Amino acid sequence: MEYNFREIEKKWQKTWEETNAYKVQNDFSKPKYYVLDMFPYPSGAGLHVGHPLGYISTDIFARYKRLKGYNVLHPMGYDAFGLPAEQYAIEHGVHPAISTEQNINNFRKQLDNIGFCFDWSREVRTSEPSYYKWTQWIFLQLFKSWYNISTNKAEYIADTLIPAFEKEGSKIIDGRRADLQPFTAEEWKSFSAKEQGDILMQFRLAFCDYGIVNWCEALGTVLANDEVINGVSERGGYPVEKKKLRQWYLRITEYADRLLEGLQRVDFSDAMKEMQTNWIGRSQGAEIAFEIFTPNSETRKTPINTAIPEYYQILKEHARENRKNQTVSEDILWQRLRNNQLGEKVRRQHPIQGYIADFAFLNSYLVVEIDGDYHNEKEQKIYDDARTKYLGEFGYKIVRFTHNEVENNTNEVIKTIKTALDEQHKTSSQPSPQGEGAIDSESPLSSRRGVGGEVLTVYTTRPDTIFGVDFMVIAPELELIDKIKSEAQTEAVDEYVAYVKSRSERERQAEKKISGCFTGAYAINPFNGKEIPIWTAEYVLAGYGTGAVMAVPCGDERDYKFAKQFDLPITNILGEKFDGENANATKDAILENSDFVTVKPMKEATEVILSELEKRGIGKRKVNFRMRDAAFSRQRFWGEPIPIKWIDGVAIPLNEKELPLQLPEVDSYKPGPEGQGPLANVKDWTDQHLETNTMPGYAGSSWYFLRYMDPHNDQAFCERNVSDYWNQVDLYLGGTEHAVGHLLYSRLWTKILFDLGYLGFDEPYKRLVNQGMIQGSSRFVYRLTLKITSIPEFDYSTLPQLFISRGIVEQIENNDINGMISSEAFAEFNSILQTERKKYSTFFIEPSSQAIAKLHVDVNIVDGYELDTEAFKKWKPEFANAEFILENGKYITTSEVEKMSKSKFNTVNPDELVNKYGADTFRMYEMFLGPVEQSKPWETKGIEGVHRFLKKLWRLVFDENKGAIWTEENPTDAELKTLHKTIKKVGDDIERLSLNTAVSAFMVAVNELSDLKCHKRAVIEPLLILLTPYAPHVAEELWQIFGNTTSILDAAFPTFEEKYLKESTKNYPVSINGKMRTNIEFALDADKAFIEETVLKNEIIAKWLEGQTVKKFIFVPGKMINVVI
RNA sequence: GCCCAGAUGGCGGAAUUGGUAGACGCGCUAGACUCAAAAUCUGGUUCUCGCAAGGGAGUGCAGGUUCGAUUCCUGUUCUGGGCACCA
Repeated sequence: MEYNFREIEKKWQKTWEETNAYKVQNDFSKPKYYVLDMFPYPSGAGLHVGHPLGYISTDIFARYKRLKGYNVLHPMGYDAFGLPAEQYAIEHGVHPAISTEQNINNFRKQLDNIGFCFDWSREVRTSEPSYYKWTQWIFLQLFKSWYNISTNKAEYIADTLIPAFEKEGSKIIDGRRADLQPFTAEEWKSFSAKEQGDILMQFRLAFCDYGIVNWCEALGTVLANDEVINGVSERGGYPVEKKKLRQWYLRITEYADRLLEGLQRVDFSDAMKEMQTNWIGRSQGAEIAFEIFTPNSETRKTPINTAIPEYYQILKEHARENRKNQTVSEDILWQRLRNNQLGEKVRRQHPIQGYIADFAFLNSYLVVEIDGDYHNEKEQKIYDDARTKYLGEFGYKIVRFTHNEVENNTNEVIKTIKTALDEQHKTSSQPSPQGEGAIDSESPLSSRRGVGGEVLTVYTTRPDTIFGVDFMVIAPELELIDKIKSEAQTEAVDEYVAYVKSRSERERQAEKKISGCFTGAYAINPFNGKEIPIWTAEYVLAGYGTGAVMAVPCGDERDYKFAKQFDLPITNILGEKFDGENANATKDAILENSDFVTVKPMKEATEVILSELEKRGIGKRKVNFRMRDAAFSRQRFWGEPIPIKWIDGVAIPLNEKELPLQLPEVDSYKPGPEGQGPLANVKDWTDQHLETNTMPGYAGSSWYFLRYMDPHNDQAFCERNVSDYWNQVDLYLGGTEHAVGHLLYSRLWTKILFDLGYLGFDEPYKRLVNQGMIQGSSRFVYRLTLKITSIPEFDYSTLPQLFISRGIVEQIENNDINGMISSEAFAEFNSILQTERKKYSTFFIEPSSQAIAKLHVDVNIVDGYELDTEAFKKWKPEFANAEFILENGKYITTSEVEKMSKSKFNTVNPDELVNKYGADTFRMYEMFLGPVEQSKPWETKGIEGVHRFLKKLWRLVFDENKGAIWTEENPTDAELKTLHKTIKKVGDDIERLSLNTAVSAFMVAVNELSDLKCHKRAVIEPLLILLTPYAPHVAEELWQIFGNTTSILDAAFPTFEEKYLKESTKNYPVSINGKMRTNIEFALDADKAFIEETVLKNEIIAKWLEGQTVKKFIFVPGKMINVVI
């Protein structure tokens, strides 16, 4: 009986389907194991051999765990929302749901071929309303939650935040949001719905804000960074610019610390943990405020520091409240004074010393006060006088008006102020004001202001190098630039900023050419008053830190290069550690040229500087994260609708009973107006004020692993007792491309659902393994483009295309000079032409390297490197009359390893291989290719070897001529040794997912049993169980032939017994100076002295020792012997 | 540019903890069976010098640690993945 894999596989696949062999029950009494593959996107291109690699690995692991007695959940489904379907819809008018469904059906058919043990009754699709109902539901939970830093977890806003506001105002969130003004409980209650909504929005875990996107007007869409190339769209080459759009975000930054902490509790590779850690990018450093001056400003000395430091906090809060409760007259005056209308910047509600001035012209030392009538009362008069006197001592002059004057005689009032200002300007000597703080901004840091009231706040992780700062670099998109640029530099700065606008973030960072532009402004080193030029350059991104860096060229490579490029001076604070040629990022130098920290070690200096900065109120310690909040909306159609209505500018969540909010029918998938998504075109949608953005691709995939546990539940996304049972995913397998996107987001969702009490665990994946990519091995042919100069009106289409074999092309190219074919090579080539194809001999061919084009050819019509020329002619119509110049009678192609992709014609379809060799062979071969984690190019050739192995296994049971040859005899020691060696090896290998070496182990076992002529059931049957995860069909077939009545899928994995492997001797390798010279056999319990004596007497060893003394004798029991001479 | 990974025969890869480099398979090659081919079986196959016995070199490259390094350390080159709207 022959190994008829087609029949066998068909039979068992049918049987297993009929018996529901892969159906998984939520049977809480059994130990569970959860094996998961990363969610596939059902692409239209279908499956190629790279896709199943991970699925086969997990399939083997799942089947193995089942044999080990676990209740194994191994589900599959589809991440079915996505851009390709939408793009296809735009181009072909086909509803994405329809094309997606077709793709899924195709996908499924291909998967079924390979014999996976997925429980298909648990399949999920993110684009099904029954699924995205729960995606929307979870979104609402995020929307309704905030992160409470005192309990360190997410809580419902209605449970803890609003009650706190109602009870004690904004106390609970003090300092959390820079731009939020404190309020009292009463104020909270008096706020309008919009005001309350705006405040709450700043705390929601799913929130709305404005973000900058790559906008392509011509395409009417937002583009990803990699879709932007040199400032134009990859598709179509249209211009791209930055655009500010309202977007939804997830407040992942609140979870930065917990996402880091969680990494310590999971079994991910170090590389993966490192990548996530770097992505989160926690750094400890300082924010430092530098005064700025621009030389063309009127004065360089600036009146600042106007408040008494101790009062600053109190004054600030009062000032804020005052500004919120502006009187009519104050507002009128503000409108007339603001924006330099009188030629000078004015501040309102500004603290000066211990007071709050209504309006203050700091440069002119003029304060304007507006009083009600009660100021005329005696008590108030005394108070006012005292204030006037007090401020006078600090050089301020006060002018007063009543509300009445301002309201009814505004012009007069303005005139008076102007006069007073002029007078102040005439006053020559002004005492220098002292104290801290302007109030416009949230932080005391921002209060150090230079001319024009500007300050440069930088974030640095190295405050210790502050005396080495030679220049500042700020991100080109900072609005600050416009305020500080000098007149002389304005044109250059504007030009540079415009250039950067067209560049994607990626391009900006990857750019090797250093570019930048001086703004004309300077920052002042707060410690030594050094003037530091402020530059702008594309390598500094606005999104990180404050968008500004202090450049220390002696200690930072990038800063050093920048300084060299623009010929900026470099201050050496590192002493000998800086060689003047290369920056040295050391943290262990003794500082030099560093004022009060000179001679201090850097680590010590960091502390000194930090406390000094804090003491002076110009800097503070700060923990910074590189990670930004996750953008959670897309201006697209094919995604989950966001269950939010906008009523009078307030986001109102839909009632949970209204879910799912289904996608509407649309006429066109084209984008809406003003950069909005297609949903903005749907009248019925906008009439209901529904959100027109949809969710991004990672929404559905952030929680899908939970849905598999309880896929048909319409009361909850997953019942708590079910998720308690299945718990974490025990093994999660997928590519590293998801390292920071999907994995962080799903970890975030899990943590939030855990905080809110819907889950009992806060890390979704216990063990994560990254699979490598299967790359394509592309094949190329060379086409010669002929140019006939002798016949002017030559019809080229009549000419057959001419293809040259690789060797001949190389021959030509070896004589290549500067990219041109040399005349010698050309003559040679012509002579080849003449001998090979006489009919071309009259043609003259232009000697240009352009004449030869390298074209992709379908790998499926190439055998190794040899092209099947007949198949090639049939491949595409334009090649029907192709002519070939061969070498040794063959057309040899050239090859390159690339990504496997249809456009490169290097995809190999698993269906064809399964059809030719069977699913069992295909599965084993994919594994045999190499370690799961490693990327490797696909090569079909080796599949024969694996197929031969299965046939050889089959022949242990059946002989071609004799039929069944298996026996019931008792196994010998040698046979048992082989069996148990294999049990151990295969079990260990599967556990550590070394699936390729397990295949080798099977081969070794079958080779050994063949050599031993072993046909014994007692040996082969356990071997079949071992093989079941890899080749379930053939294993089941032989299992049944041996007379078993139950399925091998539920057999018990054989137990390894040490006793069969016991050895009493070891054949030791003996080395001289680490070089292996011979082997000598010793008993395992032989003692060192005996071994040393024997070794030194050994003929071969003695020869090497001749005339030498033995310096050392190394004996590692059970391993090796080394003689050192 | 930044972060992560990888590099071993003609090819895919093995060597699990620093201890015989190249298991297993492909390919190639010689042979058996056959009229022949396929299939199957047996032997050989890192390179190099040598008739052989045997020697030398060798895990991207340059160094280092060690009795001993594919394995650890430093530097470097190349390839692949990611860099926030591809999934």
